Amino acid sequence: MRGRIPSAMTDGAARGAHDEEPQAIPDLPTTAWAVLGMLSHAEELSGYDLKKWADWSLQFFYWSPSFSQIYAELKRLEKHGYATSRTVVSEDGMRGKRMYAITASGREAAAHWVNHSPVEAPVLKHSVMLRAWLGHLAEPDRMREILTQHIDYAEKMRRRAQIDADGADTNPEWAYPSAVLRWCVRHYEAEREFAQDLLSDLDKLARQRTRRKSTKEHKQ
Amino acid sequence: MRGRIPSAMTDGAARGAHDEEPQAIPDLPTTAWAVLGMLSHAEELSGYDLKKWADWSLQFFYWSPSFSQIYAELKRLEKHGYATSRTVVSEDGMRGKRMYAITASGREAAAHWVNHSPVEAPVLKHSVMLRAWLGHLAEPDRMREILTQHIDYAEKMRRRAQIDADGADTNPEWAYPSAVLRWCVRHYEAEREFAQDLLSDLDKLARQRTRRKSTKEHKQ
DNA sequence: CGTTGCATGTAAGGTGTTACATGATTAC
DNA sequence: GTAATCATGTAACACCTTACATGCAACG
Repeated sequence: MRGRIPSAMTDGAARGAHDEEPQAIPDLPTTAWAVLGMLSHAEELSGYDLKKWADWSLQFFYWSPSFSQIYAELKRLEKHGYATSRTVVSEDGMRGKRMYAITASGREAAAHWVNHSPVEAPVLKHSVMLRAWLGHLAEPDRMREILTQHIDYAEKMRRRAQIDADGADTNPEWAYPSAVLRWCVRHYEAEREFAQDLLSDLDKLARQRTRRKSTKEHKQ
Repeated sequence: MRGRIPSAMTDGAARGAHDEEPQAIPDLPTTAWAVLGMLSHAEELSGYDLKKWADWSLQFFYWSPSFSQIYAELKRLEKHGYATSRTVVSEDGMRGKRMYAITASGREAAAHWVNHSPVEAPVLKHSVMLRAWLGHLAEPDRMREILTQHIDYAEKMRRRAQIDADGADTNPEWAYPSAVLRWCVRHYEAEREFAQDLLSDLDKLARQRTRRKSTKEHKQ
């Protein structure tokens, strides 16, 4: 374990000292706030750590940025004085690793974003539903396969979220993340259920079409 | 079945003429296929029409591209021979308007995309949940307000989807879109419900914190 | 006679991805 | 010894948005 560098020490000087209103909080992309938010939940993290963590938490309700994006955002956050970094060198060799920590002004900015920035509408890009919407162009078997795979995906996500939710909810410090994780569990559960019902709707539809077709052939 | 129209007719010049496998279907961004998909559901539409329609259908499960994006995609689709356009001039004046229609090869390409392109994982960018995940930084009242507004949003979307679902489901031609719309109705219903439950979770949490704080004060 | 809707597009710029480059460490 | 994981970054490019420019038509 690591000896708790005073990150607050460095960033007091950054702003105008006795300024009452910090005001000029730039509107960074939501991704930047997401990364800063992850930092606000931890002591110190590397870019690599952040990516891994994003993959198993953020991922469920907000997408996980790529490595390069995370490194870029970290640079930007540091430029704004919202994060500090220090290079950690292992005792033997000279392999370096950059650990980031949120600063006091970063915490303030993140809080400001949460409390005062306009809330963007949730973005849903559901390519499975898009394909279902174009069902008239699809081969029924393929459509069924797509939906079946989506059901598996939703179930996998639900299970992962469930594991994380179970792991987190003992510690009261994680109350908010774990409440959100429970939301995620239910979300993916619903996702699975709705996809299952859509699947049987489409099966019914296919049967009707087959019946109608065979009736027609009969008439002929 | 399959009248197997030589879509080659229109785009034969582009390809190697007597190529058996249509093969070279370029992987356009999903937005392009979404636009082409809308065209596949209609006779003829202008860019403006497409935007309006995207706002009340695609919007529910896939985001609605901006006007400029739609116009750009239409140009691209036409370049690939997937859509044709004609200029419509009103009899009196010379105000022009460009109407687009899907071609046979466009229909084929769209079908190919639905049936054979790898299905991207659904993208969810839920800024409300992100804020809740950062609840430790938020003012409780503001957090409550954000969730309440989200509940209203979800309810508004549910209602809109419901209206469209009711309108569509008579015509058997719209079976797939209307099945997806029913999915949307349930999705937004669940979204509202989960947000309501999260709201009361957080309220409970806040009450616990207040209690603990006052206990502490009592001890002092 | 001004606002809203119809209608199309360009230009600039931000957001974010993939592919690539590099190299050490750990595990089998 | 070679594969996977840790670890960081650059460069090129695709995607998509906003702001702007333009102009007619209809409604009040």
